[in-house]
Amino acid sequence: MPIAQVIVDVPTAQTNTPYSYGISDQLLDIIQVGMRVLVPFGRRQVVGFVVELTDNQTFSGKLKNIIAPVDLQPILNEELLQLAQWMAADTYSFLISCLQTIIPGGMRTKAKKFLTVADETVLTDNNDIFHGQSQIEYVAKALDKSQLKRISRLLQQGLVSEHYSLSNHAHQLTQTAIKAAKSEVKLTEIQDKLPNNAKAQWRLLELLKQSASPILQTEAAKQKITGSAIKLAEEKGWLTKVQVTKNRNPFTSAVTKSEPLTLNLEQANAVQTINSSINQDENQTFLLEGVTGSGKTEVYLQVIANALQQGETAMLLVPEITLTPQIVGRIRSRFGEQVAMMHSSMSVGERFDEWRRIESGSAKVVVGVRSAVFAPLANIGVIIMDEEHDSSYKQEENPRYQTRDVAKWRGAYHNCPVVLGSATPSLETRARAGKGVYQRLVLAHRINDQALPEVEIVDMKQEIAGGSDSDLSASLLSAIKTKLQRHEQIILMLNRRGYSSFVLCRNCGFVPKCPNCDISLTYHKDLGQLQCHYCGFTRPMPHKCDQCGSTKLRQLGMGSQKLEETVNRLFPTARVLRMDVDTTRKKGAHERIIKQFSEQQADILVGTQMIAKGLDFPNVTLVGVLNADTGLEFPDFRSSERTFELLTQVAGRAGRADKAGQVIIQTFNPDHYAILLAQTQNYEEFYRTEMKVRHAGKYPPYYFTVKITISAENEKQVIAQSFAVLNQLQQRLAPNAVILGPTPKVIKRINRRYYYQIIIKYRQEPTLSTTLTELLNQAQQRAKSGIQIGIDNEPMDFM
DNA sequence: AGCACGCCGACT
DNA sequence: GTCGGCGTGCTC
Repeated sequence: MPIAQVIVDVPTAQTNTPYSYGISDQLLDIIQVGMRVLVPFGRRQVVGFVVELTDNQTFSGKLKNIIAPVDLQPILNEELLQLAQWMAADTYSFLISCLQTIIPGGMRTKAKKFLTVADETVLTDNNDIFHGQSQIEYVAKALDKSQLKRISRLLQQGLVSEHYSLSNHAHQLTQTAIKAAKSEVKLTEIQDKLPNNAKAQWRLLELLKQSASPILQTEAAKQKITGSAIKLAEEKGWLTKVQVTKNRNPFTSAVTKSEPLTLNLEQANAVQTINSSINQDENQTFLLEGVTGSGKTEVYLQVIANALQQGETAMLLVPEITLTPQIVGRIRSRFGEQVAMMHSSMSVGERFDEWRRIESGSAKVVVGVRSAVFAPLANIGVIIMDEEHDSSYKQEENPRYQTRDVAKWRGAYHNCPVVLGSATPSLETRARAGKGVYQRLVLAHRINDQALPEVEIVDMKQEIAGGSDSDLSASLLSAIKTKLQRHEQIILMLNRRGYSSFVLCRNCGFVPKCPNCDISLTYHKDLGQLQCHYCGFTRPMPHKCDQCGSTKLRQLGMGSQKLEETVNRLFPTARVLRMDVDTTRKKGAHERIIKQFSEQQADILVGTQMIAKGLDFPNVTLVGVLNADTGLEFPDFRSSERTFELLTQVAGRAGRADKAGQVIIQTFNPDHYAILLAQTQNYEEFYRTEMKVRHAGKYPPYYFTVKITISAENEKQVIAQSFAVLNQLQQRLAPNAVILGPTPKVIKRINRRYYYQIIIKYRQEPTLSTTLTELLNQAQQRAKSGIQIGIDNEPMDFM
């Protein structure tokens, strides 16, 4: 008698292990490993994942039976189940959180509890609970104590009953279609007997005779056959309605087929090396290091083509904001319908359909962002990560996985190469390539040997000393003017990481702050509001200072909105487009702005980081960076790396075609190595310099790091608990491990909670993982007194 | 995470 | 005495 081992959807330490369930005779040949099932759990019903079917009983108590399957087919295969296990250990997360992360967002489902009223009188007496409805979803959090008490009494009295049902999740898109219910001969007979005025009926019967397969109702409508005619025919038994499944098509535009381009020597060498690794099923990791414009994408495409030729599949991962129609169009024009796309701006339904196309094997190439690394591809021939250094590859919530590590795990599972591509590789990756752990492939030349753009650094300290109080330096202003005259395009970028416009009282120096968080409010002119970017708190822009009542409130800092205004004022005839979080919030807005700009409907594109990456506008000949160094001031060991990356990338946006490019970088730190080396696009020199800094500071890649975050509403409690954690670590870890903190986070208070952190730096620490797992298990006890503990293995920042 | 059980104080 | 507060422990 088989027993199902089930991981239930209850993310706690005590339930982080399989629970055994019996399988009734009816379900015996249905339940499979990798399926989700609905199971009784205590008094409740919950969803769980079947991770094993076994004949030997390990649980000594009496088994309960699985209630019903949630999936008809396994949603996770053996590989992805194993991946979840590894990920749980690697990220110090519960297995259930990893399983839920691996399945596509739209398919996640929970067992929800519903209350059904048996006696109508209950409704009038408890209108605050049932709101006149005979069935409601039971959400304990939304009910107060007296309501809960009343419900439990009603349940006891049998006036109300409870039942569980699954929350809605994405399903196949179905459309209503009609199908003839009678033979063609029969239909002709009916047609002959029709009265002369029944034109629609006649057309409908004609249509049914023509087509053996179901006809979509929308198609019928095109033939002027209305729903009422169909309804009548259905009643008379001439036709039946059927539901047909339809795949949504996330690709908006048709594409023309493209052919492989001719490669230069370096590209050809890279393709050949990777291909031979694919053909020999070698699990080798490559670093494809290529300056902007060196043709990395063509290398990817040809390598993918080779994998397909070998009868294998391929995965191309790209950062969030790079997944533009531009790159997708290029892939699709080469591989057509075989490409499946996974992107967060797609609807739940679209993503579900793409997932199904991958799972069924009809899509062989997956292009997507972070979460696409979990795509259910079988027989993978190559995994490519473009812009491997990009920070969007690290998930900043539980489970805090690094896509690169997942990609490498899958590469090992499938015995296939993993290609990490970048113009500015992360130091971790570059260092491994240096040690020979990864194989380094270099594309040092730009295609057609285009010159790199000329980069000018403007010292803003001197500008200000020279009497200017503008955000735009004299040299940037004159460059803009020249380019506008020549009808060439301009990109102005604001490095706005943690930097935006806020309000200051010029009389007393008061700055409006968020009541829930330890941070200044940001001014949004279009809404006339002050907003907190951490908790979403908003308040109207005050007319008077809260503290002294003065009306001398001044907007400080540089937001992209303000920059757009300034540019409009200085260049009234220029057409300006703005791209930032505010203007791209709506679905498709991002693509629309890019399209407008590439069709030259605007002269100047103003925006934040998001304009730095992956975009290719041939007519752009000037790129201005307004404040190159705001990132440098962060108390974070990666701030130089981030600044260098960003500047190198924006600089690469200028002058890609026949026109020479010009880049102007404004900064208050003109001597900083990150800025000077970005000027010459000298990654290798930056790498050597930064490695010395990392070595001296005992930072990655010389040391491994873990960040532990402790938070609670009461600050004293947080401090006490932080020291308790510190104590525990000091007792368990080797003395040569470096433990920093506890220190308050840079933004100490967010959403009424205080945050403290401890950083562990180590080179070898065999007891670390058990110590941290222990900490995770204790987190349960601490949570009871409102203390939350989070563990981030290899964090992206120390902030 | 829920949800029940169980052990104390203050009330019809 | 009982109702209802919350601390404790379990869920196959």
